[in-house]
Amino acid sequence: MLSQRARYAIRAMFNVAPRAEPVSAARIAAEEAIPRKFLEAILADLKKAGLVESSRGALGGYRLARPGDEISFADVLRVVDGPLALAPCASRTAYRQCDDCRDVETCETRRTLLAVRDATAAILEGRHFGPSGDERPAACAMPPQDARVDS
Amino acid sequence: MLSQRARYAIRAMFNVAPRAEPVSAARIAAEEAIPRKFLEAILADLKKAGLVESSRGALGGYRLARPGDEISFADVLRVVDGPLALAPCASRTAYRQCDDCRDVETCETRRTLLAVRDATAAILEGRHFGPSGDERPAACAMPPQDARVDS
DNA sequence: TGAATTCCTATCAGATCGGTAGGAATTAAA
DNA sequence: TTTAATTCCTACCGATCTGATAGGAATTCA
Repeated sequence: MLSQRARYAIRAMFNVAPRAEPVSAARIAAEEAIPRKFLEAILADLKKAGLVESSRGALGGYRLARPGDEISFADVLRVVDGPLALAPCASRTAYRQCDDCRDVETCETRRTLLAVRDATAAILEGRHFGPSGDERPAACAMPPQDARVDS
Repeated sequence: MLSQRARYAIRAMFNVAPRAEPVSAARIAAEEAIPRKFLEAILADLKKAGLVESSRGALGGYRLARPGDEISFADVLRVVDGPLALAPCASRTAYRQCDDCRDVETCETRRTLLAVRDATAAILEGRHFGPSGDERPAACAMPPQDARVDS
């Protein structure tokens, strides 16, 4: 599950993306119904990660640090929620071996989690805040199956 | 991220799966290095969900409620960690509309999260507790790209 | 100078997570 | 019929995470 922070972050990015002028946290907060102080904290993280830039003082605010179509959902989610992978041993940079791992190379569970990570990353890296909207989600998405009962 | 519960649950299922006779929680706990009382709680959930059966008393223990190749990772993970989807609005049965959703049908964020859910579900539903081991992970997995920096 | 803004630090209540504790109920074997 | 092994039930607990809130210092522009 995405955290509330993550959902706010995505919404905020969509708010900032199309603008020519910097926009204040207060304004984003009002337009997106996000608690202002909470949003400030999120924007601080996005700034530290180099996704947005800020200017202080009157007329200050936030803008994208680079074109929207060069910033993906994956970029944002990693900043606020951390690695996409379902387990440290299935992460490609935040990799950490399981304490009790018998054999990293042949672990079938890990292999499965890596497949999930790669599929997830591929989709999330294909979705941008671009001015040009975006391509359809997914090379990788399956058509919903009727009998699929789940979540 | 998977919870510790989820990782324990998967390991426990792999321990139970190949056995002819019921196996006790104490034994699984010892073999898999899982705190016994904690494992008991997890097995109770798996039982309630109909994935394992139990018998009490001496010689009691747990066994699969149906053949291992009819129980998927997805089944187990949903029991212990809840829906696979990254957001309630992207879940196919635990669906819940976002409070502030402008238009469910056209929400591009939701569309993306649905794609992620479907890809994830497809992989996790394709991995079973065998006896026949299992098919390779993923129709859907992408080959790891060298320059991919992430997690 | 005044108003609008980012930025910094601190705090907090509630939920979740990972685990522990003790014992009642049940069952098979000795 | 006792004994040992087991599931099952209820309760608890500390640490961490989550989703905020509070107050104000520093900066910038009109």
